[in-house]
Order: sequence, then C-alpha cells, then structure tokens
Amino acid sequence: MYPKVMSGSPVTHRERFKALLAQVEQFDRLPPEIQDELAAVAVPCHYEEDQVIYLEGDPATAIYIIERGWVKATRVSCQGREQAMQCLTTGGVFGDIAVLTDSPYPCTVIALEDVDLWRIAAEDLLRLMRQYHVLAMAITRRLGERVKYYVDLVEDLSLCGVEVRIARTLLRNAKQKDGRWVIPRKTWSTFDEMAARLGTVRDVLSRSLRSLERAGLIRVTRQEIEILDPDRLAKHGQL
Amino acid sequence: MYPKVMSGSPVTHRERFKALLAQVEQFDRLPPEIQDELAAVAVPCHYEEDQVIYLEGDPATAIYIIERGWVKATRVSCQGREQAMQCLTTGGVFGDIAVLTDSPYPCTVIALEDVDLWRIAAEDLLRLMRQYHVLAMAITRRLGERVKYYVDLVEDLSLCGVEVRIARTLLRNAKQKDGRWVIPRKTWSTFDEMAARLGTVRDVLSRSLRSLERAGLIRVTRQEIEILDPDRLAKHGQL
DNA sequence: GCCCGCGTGCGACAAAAGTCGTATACAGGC
DNA sequence: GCCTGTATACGACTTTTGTCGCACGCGGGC
Repeated sequence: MYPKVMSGSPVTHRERFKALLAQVEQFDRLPPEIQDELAAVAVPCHYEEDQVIYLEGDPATAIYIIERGWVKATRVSCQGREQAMQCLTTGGVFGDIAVLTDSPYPCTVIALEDVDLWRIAAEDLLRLMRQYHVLAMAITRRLGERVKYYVDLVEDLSLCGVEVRIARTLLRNAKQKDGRWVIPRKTWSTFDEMAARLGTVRDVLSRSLRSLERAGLIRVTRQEIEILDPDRLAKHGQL
Repeated sequence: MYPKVMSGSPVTHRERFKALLAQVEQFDRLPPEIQDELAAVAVPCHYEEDQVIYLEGDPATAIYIIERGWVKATRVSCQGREQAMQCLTTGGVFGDIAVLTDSPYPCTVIALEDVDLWRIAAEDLLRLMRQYHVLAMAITRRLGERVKYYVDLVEDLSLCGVEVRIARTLLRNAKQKDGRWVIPRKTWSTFDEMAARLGTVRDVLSRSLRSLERAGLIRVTRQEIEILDPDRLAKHGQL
C-alpha cells in the first residue's frame, strides 16, 4: 500500500499534490490554505495494471485522486457481464460517494494501467469538509455533475441502440489531430473494454464498428479510430 | 404559480413546512434554526395532474420539496420513448442538481396527480448552504445517495433483462398487508407508466407480467399487484 | 342502459442484441 | 524467422426486445 515513488522532501510532496489539484475540476480554485490542508493528509500510492484498488462492497476508508494513468469503476453481473460505470484519469476522483454517504464502495475500481494515486482518508476528508464550506461546496458541485453524467448514461442505455451509443461516444472522445478527427487507443482499450463501457458485448460492438466502417464513416486500426465523416456520423448518433 | 392552498397565518406556514422537513431524509435532523431559515424562504405551490413543473433544459431557478402527491422526472427520446428517472412523493426533493451545478434542469418533471410542493429559490438555497455547513453536508449526503441510486439503475438496465428488472422492482416496492405482499396501484400507474420506469415499453411489460402470472408468482389486477410466491419471484430477480 | 375512450390482451412480425464455434491476424518473446 | 497467446472477424444461430394491428372489456358520462 505504500507509494513506490516517494518524493524527496515534504516540500516537493506538497507542491506535487497541489499541482495535481490544479487539474481537478472544482478543486482547482480552492484557496491555497485548504489545498495545503489536503496536501497534509494526502498520501501518494501506486497500483499496477489490472490491480484492484478496491472491491464493490468494501468499507469506505478513503477517496482517491488520480495523478497519472487510467482506472475504471465497474460492476459485474452474476452471469459475468460487465458494465463500466466510468473510466477516469489524471484529475479524476473516486471513492467519494461511499465516503460521503458512509456506505460501502458501490463499484469495483481496477487499474487499467500503472497508476499513481493520492489517497485521502475518509475521516480527514469529512473533517476538512466540516471545517471549510468552500470545500464542501466544491464536492457538492462535483457530485451534481456526476448525477448528470449518470442521467445521460441511463438515457443512452435505455433509449438508444448500440450503434447510436457508439457514434455518440466516438464524437465525444474525438480530438482533432493535424486535420483528422481521431480517438487514440491505448493498449488496454480492447473491444471488450469498449463494449463494457458501452453496455454491450464485444461481438455486437465489433459488428457495429465494421458496419460504420463499411459505410465509410470511420476507420478502425489498432492504434486509433479515425472519424472520416463527422457530419454523417453525427446523424447516426441522432445529434 | 401561487399556492392554491395558503395557510392561515405565518406560524402555521412555518409549522407546516417544518412538519414536512421531518419527512425529508437528511433534512429531518437539521437544527431548528436552519429549518426556520428554510421555512422563511420556502413558498408553497400546487400543480394539477399532468401539469409540467419544469422542462428539461429550463434554467434552474428553484428546488422543490414534495408535501403531497406523486411526480416523475423523465426523459424522452426523439422517437418518443420515455425513460422515467425517478418517481417521487412526500419528502422527495427535485431540481437540486441543476441548482447546485448551476446548469439547466436535466429532466422534465411532471405531476402524476395533484401535488402540493414547496419551492425554494436557487439563490436562497445557495446562500443558506454557504452559511450553514450542516445544510451543505446534508445535501451532499442526499446527492451521494442519488448517485448510488443511478449506479444501480445503470446496472439494471445494462445487465438485466426486463423480467429480472420487473421481479426486483416488485419485490422492492411490495408492502405486507394482512399477510399478503402487495404493490398498490394508483390510477396513474398504468402499464405505460410502469414500462417507462422499467426502461421498456408497454407490450413487453405486459408480456412479462402475464408470464409471471401464468407461472403463479403474482396476480395482477387494476387495483394492485399481489406477490403470491416471494421466494420464487426472488429467484427470477436473481436475488 | 348505451356509448365511447382508454387501458389492456394477444398474435404475428421485425429488428436488435447476444451467443457460439471457428478462423484469422497481429504483437511480443524467443 | 518462428511460435504462441491474445485480439479481432465472421457466419449462423437463439433469444430478447420492440412494433403493429386489432380485439376486448371496464368505467364514466350521457
């Protein structure tokens, strides 16, 4: 559980953590005083690819902030199918809901690659929230955004077919790179992983992707997915 | 927009509102001082059956607390299918996410029957949250619970078939009434409404219900759904 | 009582989603 | 280069879900 990479001195420890906070939505504008308080109780830690950070149902002892790398929060049905609730990277926070509601973690969180995290113990966070209302407000805003995210996810799952969900996801994640719209693929972003995020299975995803590919809307390689025709793809996404 | 039923004096107004707060989770134990402050800014209002309280996308001007009656928060796809996000009654709060995140309302809210609500303006709520950290914490806990609710909903929609969802919902809502497990049906709880809550359509719901009925697990009438065999129904719900 | 509207039952069908077995392609290790 | 494990492709199939048209029946208004 101890950090593999430990910063040399307390000062760099704090500065490194504050540099991270600058990348966390809602936390980026907290007054330096509160950031220092958080830094004082935050502990860096490291997990390797595929390592479980915590399991659904574990008692909530801490929240985590991601400094580097990707993790996924996920649920698995008894038949073995998986629904990824969210994928997070630098600046992402998880474990907060369980801590705030004083209940077990609602999802299992797994490292998709080697990750550097900062852990803040539940009691420290709750104490600081009681002490600093700006912190409480910042967290409240984050939670509100989270609810909106899930409302969108529910609508997608319930009201849209797989192909529509794919189209939307592609458009949402695409970045422009020397004139081309591309979604880069990590080594771990296999069709299985993508399917879990979309709420379906690999075969169905594969079929839909190739259907879009045959229609000339996208091009799929191992390294990336390129959007050839954003406009027509948007139509497929009903946008 | 003004209340149709107005209490006689400021005292009964406040007492009536505080009696309501006692039924709101997390708000029930707020110190009397804060409850008074909330009562001072809360305005009672009334909506009739099928009336729209606000539309998805409307600017968030207030939150609402339900004193009496049922409402639903819902989203509708462009093809006209509906997914009910939640159904709320006495003690339920809605409109909070939009206010807290300073964004438009994420869902449309409609009165399923005549309802009495209390409205609290956005700026009042935010002011009181900044002033009283216990209030902020109470709201934070509520939001956390909401997130957990949606995580469960996502899992259900993505990982379970319709029949499983039905079985679970029935068991969750059943109340014991002189030895029988029953889910009472309101006039507005038609198959269409139930289907919207379950993320499917009337026909499918109808089929599944009758399949469960033929199996001798439940009995469906216009007034109620009775669970004849809770144990076997639980198996259908994979519980 | 009669009519009419709405909620529901039902069968046939269409479309989407998921399953299975197997074939192929690719990357990394040797 | 070859071998091997993993990722993806593909076709055939089953199951589930959604759609459509229509019949039935109950209850409220006249």
